[in-house]
Amino acid sequence: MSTAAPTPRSDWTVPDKPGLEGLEARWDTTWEADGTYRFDRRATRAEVYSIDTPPPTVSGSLHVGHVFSYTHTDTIARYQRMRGRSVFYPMGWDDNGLPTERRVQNYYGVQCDPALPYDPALPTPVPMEQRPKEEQKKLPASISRRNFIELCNLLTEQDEKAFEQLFRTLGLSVDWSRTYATIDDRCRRVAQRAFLHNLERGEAYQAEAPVLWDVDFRCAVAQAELEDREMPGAYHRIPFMHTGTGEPIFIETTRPELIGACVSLVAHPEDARYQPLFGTTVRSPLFGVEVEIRAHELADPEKGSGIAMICTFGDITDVTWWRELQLDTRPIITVDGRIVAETPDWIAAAGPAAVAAHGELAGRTIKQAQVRIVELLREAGALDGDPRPITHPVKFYEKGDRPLEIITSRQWYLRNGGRDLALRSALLERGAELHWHPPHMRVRYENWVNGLNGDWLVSRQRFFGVSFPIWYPLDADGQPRYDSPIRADEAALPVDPATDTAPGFDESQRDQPGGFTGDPDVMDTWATSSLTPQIATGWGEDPDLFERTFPMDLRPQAHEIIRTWLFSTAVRAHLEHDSLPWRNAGISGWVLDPDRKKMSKSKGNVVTPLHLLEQYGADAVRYWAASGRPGTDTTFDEGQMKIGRRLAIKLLNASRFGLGLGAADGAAVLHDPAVIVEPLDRALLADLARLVEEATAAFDGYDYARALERTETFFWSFCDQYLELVKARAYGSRGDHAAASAQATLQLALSTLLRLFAPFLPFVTEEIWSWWQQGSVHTAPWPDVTELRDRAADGDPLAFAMGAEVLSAARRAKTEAKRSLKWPVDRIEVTDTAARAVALRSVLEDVTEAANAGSVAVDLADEGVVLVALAADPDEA
RNA sequence: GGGCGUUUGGCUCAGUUGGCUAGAGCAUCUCCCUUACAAGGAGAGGGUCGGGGGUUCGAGUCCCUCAACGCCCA
Repeated sequence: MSTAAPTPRSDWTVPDKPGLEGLEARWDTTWEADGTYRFDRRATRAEVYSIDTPPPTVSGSLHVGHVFSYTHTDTIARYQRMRGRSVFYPMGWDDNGLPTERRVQNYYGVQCDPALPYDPALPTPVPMEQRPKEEQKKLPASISRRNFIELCNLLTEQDEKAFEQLFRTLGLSVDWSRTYATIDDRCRRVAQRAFLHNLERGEAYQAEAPVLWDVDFRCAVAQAELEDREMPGAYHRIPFMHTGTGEPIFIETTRPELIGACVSLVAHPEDARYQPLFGTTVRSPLFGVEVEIRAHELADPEKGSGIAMICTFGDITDVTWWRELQLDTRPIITVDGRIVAETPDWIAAAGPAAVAAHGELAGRTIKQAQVRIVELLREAGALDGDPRPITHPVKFYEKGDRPLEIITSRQWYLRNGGRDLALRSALLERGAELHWHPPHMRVRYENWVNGLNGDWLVSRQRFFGVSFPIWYPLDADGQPRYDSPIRADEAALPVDPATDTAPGFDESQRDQPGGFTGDPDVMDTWATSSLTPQIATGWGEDPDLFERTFPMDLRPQAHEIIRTWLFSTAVRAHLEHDSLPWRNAGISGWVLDPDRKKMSKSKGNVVTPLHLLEQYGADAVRYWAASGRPGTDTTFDEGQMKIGRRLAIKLLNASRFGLGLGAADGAAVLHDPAVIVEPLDRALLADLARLVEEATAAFDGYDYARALERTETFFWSFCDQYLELVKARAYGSRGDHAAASAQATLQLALSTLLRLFAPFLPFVTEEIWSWWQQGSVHTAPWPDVTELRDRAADGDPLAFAMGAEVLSAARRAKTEAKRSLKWPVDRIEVTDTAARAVALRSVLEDVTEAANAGSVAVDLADEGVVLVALAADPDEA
């Protein structure tokens, strides 16, 4: 879609009373019909500008934050399109994952039970909000996994329609024919294919290992999904009896309920208090289990008594100790966050007292178990003093309600540099290779990569997600053989191992001894989202498209997901393509409420954009959004939208004036720019050329906000100063040639300004463009500095500035005298330095007319002074 | 505790490599129905540039330090 020079229409119509109402719907329809934003895939890679749009989560509603950041990207897209690039700008929807599951559960009052068979005849449930009250209280209906997924698909489809409509109203120049959804077949295929490649190359692996576990979701959680929360807790001082001396060794713990899981005590190797005890043993209170005292430098002598109990597992330090000291695994917490019901071997072996102690706790939740064990310890005299309350950071799943536990389970991992220094430094180099806007955002990436402490856990125990394309053979006892997974054939993707049969087996062998079983897990949503560049560009499906669009030019996104989305995408592209997924990362800030708090659903301070678009118009809302600088948090401010709306109206009116001049019958005429000879006109064009230069440089540096600000400032001065100075001449006060020069300048200036504003105010600029030009302003070429400089010729910006200054002085005099602006001026006397005087003299006639002055005299002096003598009576002049 | 960012008139923000008197819009006040625009226009008042110290002929801008706020990480 290369740009062609603007081509004026032969029938030129300027409306009498132009307005903003209804522009969004009208132009969206036209753009869609004309394919204005359709990607032209004939373009070569060098001619393409490809954008890896963030797929918004559709399980909610759009808020102003979306409007904000998507507008930033759209201004870049529109600029690049006008620069002649074929813009590849697809939209995606992120419908895969937990948020959708929750929304479907609540919306339809259902829950997924994977044990149930699929019911093809299951009617779509009546949404909860349409049900009678007493029905709403009923327990959720259990439905099969496949039925559940069908409901997820149904609801997300509705949500996606609403999102698309809003984005269209906002004027995003997306190619809507290329939309994807992260759960659709294409995305599932790409995610599964990439996974198989990772597996092939040894980058994906399975391990039975301790993982952070949410006991409510019964699901593993990755490092990127963690958050620390400050929680109350208490140190319990508890004696372990030394087997040699019989002396008590006191430990302090916040988790006494885990004493049964204790495998060792640990102190710092340099800690003189405990050095003599290393290698000796103690017995745990209540249980009497014998454990060894070990040394490790992670034990903090300053913390508590300086010696800690290691339980497998109480926290992530326990995991480190367990691994490095090669300790036994003694799990006592179940996947649903309770103390195991059966007595573990090592407790049974410690005798009847240990079994009895465990019996007191078995089956209790962690909280209940803690209360009970404190009672037991107290009764046994094994609690020294009262628990000492503290506040400490506790790890939570970011969407979870209870502290994470650590459970040993079989999971899939993907290498991400967390365990591998060579990969880590390669990924750091990728971060340095990427162009960040603004540049300081790179530091966040580096901090994250340097802080990784394990590979990426990619399996999730959920339903609505992309399955692993993996089955396991079952041995004669019906136990899965995890060491020999059966991989799906790439050509068969996407597969669902829960319903598709493993290659080489018959469906009747499912879950039978000697048969096969499907991997029950789904991938982390980020495992799909990290492939949006591959999904969008047709990796593995459309080699020609892939060739023309990958690596992509721009990844726009917010700063808080650099650690998740940006990083994981960089990992996948590095592993699969040995390249960056994109050249530039444009990082948007947040929208803050007037109290400078982040707008978020949980805070309840979210503003929905629809009414804003209706009230102020899309251009005005975009104006506010585009005023937010790259990477900078921006306050939600309806005042800015009012200003944006006023700017749009001003453009209509100024254009009506500038384009409506000409023939007496109202039909305007296009002038050859060669007729531009008046010094004021040339001065304006010289100024305009500078503006174009600045706006272009700003856009090339991804600083859309600066481009807008400069253009806006110029435009107001154009309206307030130039239009006023030139008005009389443009109407013909000094003859046809002088008028033609003015009219030609107005046309060229407006053509330029409309194009400079087009990325920000796509609707109003398109509307005005349509009055007098063929085709869309959005596929017109970006203004050309060289052409403007040619037309400006000897034009001196100082001449325009001097004219504006003297006109201003005349206005000031009239306003201070409380006269109207058309009040006549007898005489203006200006003194100034030589260069400024020369510049002013060149535009003297325009100034005299605009000020309605009898005469303007210019004399030389060291200092600039403007004296304005108003007429005593309006009829006098 | 570490890293990054922010702090400029009542409000929202510009201020690119240090350089005339620190800018704009909103809000406030005054005036003006003017043949592009009264959902407009013209003008005015208002700031010790977060505090302190330093470099320099000169600092909103560079350095040090402190504080508040935000984000990321431990």
